[in-house]
Order: sequence, then structure tokens, then C-alpha cells
Amino acid sequence: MAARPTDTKEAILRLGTEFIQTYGYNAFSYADISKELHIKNAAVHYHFPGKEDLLAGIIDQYIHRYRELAKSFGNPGIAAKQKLQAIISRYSLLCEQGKICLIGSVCTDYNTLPESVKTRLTELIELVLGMVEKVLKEGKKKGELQFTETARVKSMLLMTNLAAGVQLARITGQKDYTAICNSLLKQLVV
Amino acid sequence: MAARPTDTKEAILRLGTEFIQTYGYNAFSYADISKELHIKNAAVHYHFPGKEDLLAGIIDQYIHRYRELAKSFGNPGIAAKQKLQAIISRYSLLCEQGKICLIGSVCTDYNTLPESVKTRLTELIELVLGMVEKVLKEGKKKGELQFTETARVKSMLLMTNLAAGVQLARITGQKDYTAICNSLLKQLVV
DNA sequence: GTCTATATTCCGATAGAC
DNA sequence: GTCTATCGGAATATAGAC
Repeated sequence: MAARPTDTKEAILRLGTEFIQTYGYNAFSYADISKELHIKNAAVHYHFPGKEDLLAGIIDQYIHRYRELAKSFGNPGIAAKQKLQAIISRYSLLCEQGKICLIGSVCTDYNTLPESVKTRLTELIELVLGMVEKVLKEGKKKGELQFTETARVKSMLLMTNLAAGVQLARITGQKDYTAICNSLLKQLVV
Repeated sequence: MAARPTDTKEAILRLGTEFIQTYGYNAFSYADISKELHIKNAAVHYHFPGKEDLLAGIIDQYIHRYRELAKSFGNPGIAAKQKLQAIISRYSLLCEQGKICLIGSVCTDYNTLPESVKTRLTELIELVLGMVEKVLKEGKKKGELQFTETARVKSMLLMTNLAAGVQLARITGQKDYTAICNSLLKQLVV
């Protein structure tokens, strides 16, 4: 077994992510994935025995990516505003694609998930909030950002605006998401 | 046929709402409802032929209730802060019950819904946003509230904080929701 | 690693009796 | 308005050949 996942496995993870962002975890099936990849149902089960294993794999991928992003934010050469925009632009991309935040999507289904996935999801959420909190705290200290709340609370306010903003804008129109983003940046950046 | 829905019909609407707020629209079945009400599957179909009819009925109920709430806000004797708290307390109640906002829950499943439901959902969202926008605008005019954004944008920021805040707090703990609310009120109320 | 084939269970839905 | 009975289909999942 290679250390790197196979192309098929990666394609399944990618498609699963896309389905969750587009339709929700409980609204897609292994058949949806196998059809799109032109393989059979059973092949998907080979890579991820149960649907919860697939979700766990997707969340693990996110945890890995956000750890990398958080690490890259350690570089002292990056301005706080730039870090903020890196986060916001991820959500903007989703919005343009008619998708929603994976975390937000899975949060809705929280009570239908097995304990192992709940734990991972909590870890991912705290990872993201912690990362944003750090960006805010350091940005404020350097005089690049301004806010009156604690960094923890401000990170929650910011991320709920972004995640739910994308969901809202999928229904009421992209202009609403743009307005939210502009407002957030104007308010935060000195 | 009476103008008022039967007890059973109302119980189905109530349970359906609860399931959506707890598990999500695509994660409960007519069997779940019939079991809890000690009736048979077919009886539920009598009141709501298809699941989408049930969801449409639930959303219609919400539209009706929010129209009433908006109307009650027309009373000039109510302070803006009081109106705000009436809105916030609805979300606090959800939070205490481990439920999430119905609109937020259904938004995740948006792309799996038939056109008739999408239309109703959009109407409900604009109704709520419009109501909040009016509260904010009038509160600012009377010097009771303060904010720099347009009332429309501020209403979106506020409602996304509340809706996603409840979802977040279901996972990270109720204290986070409380912190969000306190921050919102402190920021808004003069 | 993918296939065929199949098992099981559940879901949404309907016909027709009471 | 609720029941019994049942249907067609879909979802999750597994056994075993290739």
C-alpha cells in the first residue's frame, strides 16, 4: 500500500466533498459517486467501507489542510489583512460555485453522525477558530486590525458571518455575500 | 373541512419542524413521525401526500408566524432593544434545546428541494431579513441602536451570527452562543 | 483494485377496507 | 381519518470472481 492515496481514492474524496457542499451529507449516495466516476458501487466501498469512513476521510483532509494554512500564517512577512483575505477568498470561491462551507453543511447533520465523526468535526472547528483567533489577535497587536470583542468571540462572529453568508447568498444572490465581505473588511481593517 | 387544521395535522407539522431542527430535512422519514405519534405511515400521507408538501406546510407556518411578529413590531410602544431581544430569545431557546434554526437547516438542503419549496423558503428569508432591517433602521433613527453598515447588510450580519452561532454552539458549547449574543447586543444597543 | 451479483433494509407512496 | 397491505425503488453493504 502506497503512502499516497490512489487516484480513485482522491477522486472519491473530492467528489464526496463536492456533494456535501452542494447537496448535504445525507442527500448523496455511493451510487452518485460511482456513476460520476464510471466505476461500480463496490469499488467505492473498497476505499471507504462505510459512508461515515468517507466523511471521516474528508474531514481529516480538511484538518490537514487547515493545519498547513495555519502553519503558513506563521510566516511573519504576511500582513494580517492578507491572511484575512486568504480566508475570505476561500468562501468567495465556494459562493461563486454555488457551494456552501463543508463545516456548515455537516453541522446541520451533526446529530445523525457517529461519535468518531463528531469528534473529528469538533477538532476541525476548533482548529479553524483557533487559527482565525490568532490572526485577529496578532493583527490587532500590530495595529493592522481593530475590534472591541475578544479575539475568540470576534473569530466566531467573523466565521459565522462567512459560513452562513455563503448559505444565504446561494438563495438571495451573490451580491449579498459581497456586501457582507466588504462590510467585514471595512470594519476590521485599520 | 374545518378552517383550522386537525390535531394530528398540527402534531405532524410540529414534529416535522422538530426533526428538521434536530436532524435535518433529508435525515428523517414519515416512519419517524408515525412512530412517535402512534399512527401509521399512511395517515401521515393523508395529511401531507408527499414529504415536500410537509416541508411546504412547515415553511408556510413560519411565514405566517413571522408576519404576525413583524406586525406586532408595528406597535410604537416597543423599544428597539426589546424587539431585538424578542428575535434573539427565539434562537436562545433553540440553543437550549439542542436544536438549530429551521431556515439554516433547510438552507443546507436547498439544492435537493423542489421549486415550490425553494420559492417559499426565499420568501421566508426575505420576510425575516426585511423585518430585522426595519427594526434596525427605526432603532437607529430613534437613537436606540447604533451601527455603521446599511440596515440591510447589518440585518444579514446579525442573522447569520445568530443562525450559525446556534449551529456552532451545539458543537462547541452553549457558552459560545451566549458570548456571541452578549457581544451583538453590546455592539448594537446605545 | 474493480467487477458481478446479491442481501437487507428502509423510504416514499398508493389502493382499498373500515 | 386511520387502517392493512403492498409496491417500486433506492441506499448501504458484502461475498466472491477476476
